[in-house]
Amino acid sequence: MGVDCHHPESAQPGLEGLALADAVAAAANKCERTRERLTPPRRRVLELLLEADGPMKAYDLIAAYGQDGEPAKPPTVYRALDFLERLGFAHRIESLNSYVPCRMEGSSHRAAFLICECCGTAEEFEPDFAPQFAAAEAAGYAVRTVTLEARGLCPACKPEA
Amino acid sequence: MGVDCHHPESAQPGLEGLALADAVAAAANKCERTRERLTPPRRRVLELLLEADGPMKAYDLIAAYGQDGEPAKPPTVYRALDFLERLGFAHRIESLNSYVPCRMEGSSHRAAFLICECCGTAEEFEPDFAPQFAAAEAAGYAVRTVTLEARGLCPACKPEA
DNA sequence: GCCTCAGCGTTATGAAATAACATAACCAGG
DNA sequence: CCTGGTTATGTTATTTCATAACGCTGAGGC
Repeated sequence: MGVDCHHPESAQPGLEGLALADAVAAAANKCERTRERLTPPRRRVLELLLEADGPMKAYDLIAAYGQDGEPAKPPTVYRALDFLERLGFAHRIESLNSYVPCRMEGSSHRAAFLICECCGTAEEFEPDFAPQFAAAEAAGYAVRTVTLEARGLCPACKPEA
Repeated sequence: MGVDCHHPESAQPGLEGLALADAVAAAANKCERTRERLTPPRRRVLELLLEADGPMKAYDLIAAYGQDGEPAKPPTVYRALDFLERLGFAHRIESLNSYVPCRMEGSSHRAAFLICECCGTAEEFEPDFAPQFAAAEAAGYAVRTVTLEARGLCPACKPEA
């Protein structure tokens, strides 16, 4: 990432095997309940996000899309990402042009991340936007969504542990 | 913007005349005090940001750069933007790929915006990140910068005023 | 003076995202 | 059923956003 770093790549292991299957199944169930369709490209992109060790760029997804090494066409992946974001299965991290699977239980239109500038991990956390909301309402704004991205060093990368 | 809107473009008038000159002079003074150089391209990009009625895209700046209609070369503008961001004279709005001049007094490494999805204005406000900071520190993170972007409708664009 | 280095101009390229349009699958109502 | 509306996909091309790389210049320390 921005800062050179001697630490091992990413402290955020991707899912595999059963855990991966479970996560995908959970998403599929949620889709059925809401009459949404987890189609093959959408499922595939979700898998890739869940398997990854950290935020993925859209073109990483494009390159990794085909099991045989065949890349996807960009719109395929971007449309899947739109869907996954809309359903709350994934988030875009604006300051990285990257995407992560949602790690929170209750999906909402809120997203907040702690981004390590050393190892590149992006940890999702449950934000408390009360003060910001209050400020916005005081100014007469009707807030729809809020995104927050904090950048710094994660515990593993902090100089003095 | 995203939502179609009948309202007039942007409620955020740019600076002109004396106000513009004052704002640029203030930046120049601040630079002198810190031994930084407000060179012609940097000054020009700052002017353009201050004159604008709302967030500007990098390529808008590039197109508007020359007084005679001559566009700038991309690196010229991107380098100036890097400088202005570093000094706290401008902010990048990630979710819009756009830039605004800093409207706050005390420059800091924090930035928070209320972005109207109707008219496209982006109002900077003073964020209170106390709860987020607490959450981050609790998780062992050393936070360096925080950006927050809230999207919704500004007072002028809200349905029932 | 002369060296160093931040800043600039320039060319070229890389990376991220979307426009546009044709085709195919889903599914509700007759 | 089958037919018409809606949703999703495939494909080609293009647009938008951002940076790499390299050489030149000018300001300020020694």
